[in-house]
Amino acid sequence: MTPMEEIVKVHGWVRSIRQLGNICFIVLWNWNQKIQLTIKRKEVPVELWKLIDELTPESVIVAEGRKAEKKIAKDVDLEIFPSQIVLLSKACTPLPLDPSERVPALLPTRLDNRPLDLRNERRHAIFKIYAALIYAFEEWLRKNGFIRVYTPSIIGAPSESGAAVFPVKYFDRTVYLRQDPQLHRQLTIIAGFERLYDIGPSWRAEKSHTTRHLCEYTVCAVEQAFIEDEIDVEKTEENLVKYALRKVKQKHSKELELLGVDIEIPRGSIPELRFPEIYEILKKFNKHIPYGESYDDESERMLGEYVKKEYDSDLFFVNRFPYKDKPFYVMKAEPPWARSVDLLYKGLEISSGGQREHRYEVLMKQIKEKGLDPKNLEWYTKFFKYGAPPHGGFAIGIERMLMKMLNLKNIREAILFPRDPERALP
RNA sequence: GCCCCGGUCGUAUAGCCCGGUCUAGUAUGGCAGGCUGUCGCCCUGCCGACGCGGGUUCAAAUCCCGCCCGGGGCGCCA
Repeated sequence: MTPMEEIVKVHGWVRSIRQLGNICFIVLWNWNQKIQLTIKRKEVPVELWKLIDELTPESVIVAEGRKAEKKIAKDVDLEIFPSQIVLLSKACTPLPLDPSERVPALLPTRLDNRPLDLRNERRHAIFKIYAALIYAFEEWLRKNGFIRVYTPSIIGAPSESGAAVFPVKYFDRTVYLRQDPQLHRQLTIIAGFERLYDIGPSWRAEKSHTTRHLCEYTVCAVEQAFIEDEIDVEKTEENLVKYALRKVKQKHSKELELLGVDIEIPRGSIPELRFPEIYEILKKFNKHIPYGESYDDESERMLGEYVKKEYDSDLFFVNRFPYKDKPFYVMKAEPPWARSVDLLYKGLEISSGGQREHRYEVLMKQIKEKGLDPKNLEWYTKFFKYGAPPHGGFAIGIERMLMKMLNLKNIREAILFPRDPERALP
C-alpha cells in the first residue's frame, strides 16, 4: 500500500451484483451515496470471494477497503476494492418489488411494500424536500415572531364544520380526532400568544377516492392576533410560502433536478381573486356558477389556468367565499361573503383560512344561524367573553403543497405511509 | 354517499371484445452453470400466474351471476 491509498469503510444495501467469472462488481446504495465494490478473485481472501455467493439484492452489508484512485465505474460516487465484507442482514428472494425501478411496480404494490419502495433516491428526494419545506416554514415563522405550540389531537366534541371526524374510544366515552387544529389555535390566541403556529396531523373520515385526499395528513397552521383584516393574514402566508419555496429551490437543486422539477416563485405579490368577480372569470371558460354559490373542483383548475396566463403565477389567493358554505367561526364581510381565504397552487387548494370572528355576540349569532347547538360549543365560545383580540390565520396542507410543488400525480407519493379509506397498513 | 373501471408468474404486462390451436406468450426476476472492468453486462438451461364461489357450454383466463380485494371520478375538503 502506498501512502496515497486511502482505506474507507462503507455500508449500504446491495443494489446489484454483477459477477463476470473472476471479477465481481457490487453496487451498494445508501441515502447519500452509491458505491461500487470491485472484487478480483485472485486479489482477495477465499472467504470474501465465497461470501459473494451469499449476497442477495437488498442485503445490508458493510465493506472496508482501498479507495480507487481513478474510478472506472460509472454513475457511482465511490469505487473501492474491499478487503473485507460483512453481511449484516441477508435479504430474502424474490423481492416483492424492485427498488431500483427497473421493473416499475404499480402504486398499490408499492404502498403495500412501502419500506422497500422508498429505498430509492427519487423517493428519498421527495422526503428530503418535505423536511426542508417544514424547516423553511419554521425558520420564517420564528424569524417573524411566531411561537410553536402543540394543541390537542383529541377533541371531546365533534364541532366545527361538521366534516366527518374519526371517533375514538376514550375510557368510557367517545371522543374525536381533530380535523383541524383550528379551535385550539384560537383559544391559544385568547390566552395571549399573539403569533403562533402548530405543525401536526389532522384527520378526515371522508371516503374520498381521489389522488388528492388522505385520511391523515399534516398541516402547518398559523394564527395571529391584532390584525386589521384578512389581508394581514394573506401577507403572512404569502411571505411564508414564498420564503419556503425559495429555500427549497436553493438548498435542494440536486433533488429537484432528480425529480425533473423547476419551482417557479411569483416575482411580485401573489395575485388575489375575489368573489363575485370569480363568476365572471369562470364564464370565460364557459363555466356558469350561480351567484352566491361556491365553485367546484373543475373551477379551481380553470382559475389556475387563468392566473397562470394573466399573472404568470402558480399561486393565487381566493377571497370572499360565500359565507353560507363556511364554518360558523369565520368573519363575515359584506353579505353574502366571508373574510375567508384559500390559497391555490397549480389549480389545487393547498390552504384555507382568513379572519375569524372574535366578537362573542356575533359568534353566538352565527352559531345559531348555522343551526348548531350553542351548548356543544360552549367549551370554546365562553372564552370569547373574556377578551378576544381580532385574529386570523390559515392551515397549509403539507402533502398537498408538496404534491403540487413536485408535480406528483398522487398525494400518496407525498407521504411516507398514506392513510386512505382503504389503507391503514403498513 | 353516488358513479365508472380493474384483478393473469415475485414485479410489469400479452391473451379476454370474437370460448377450442393456452400444455397461457413476453420482459424483468429467482435458481443452476459459463465468462477478469461490468455498469439496465452478456450467454445457456431451468422455475414461476388466470382473486374466490357458482352458472352456461362438448369445451371457460375468455361469456353470465354473486362475493372479496384494488384503482379512479364526483361530492366535501388540506
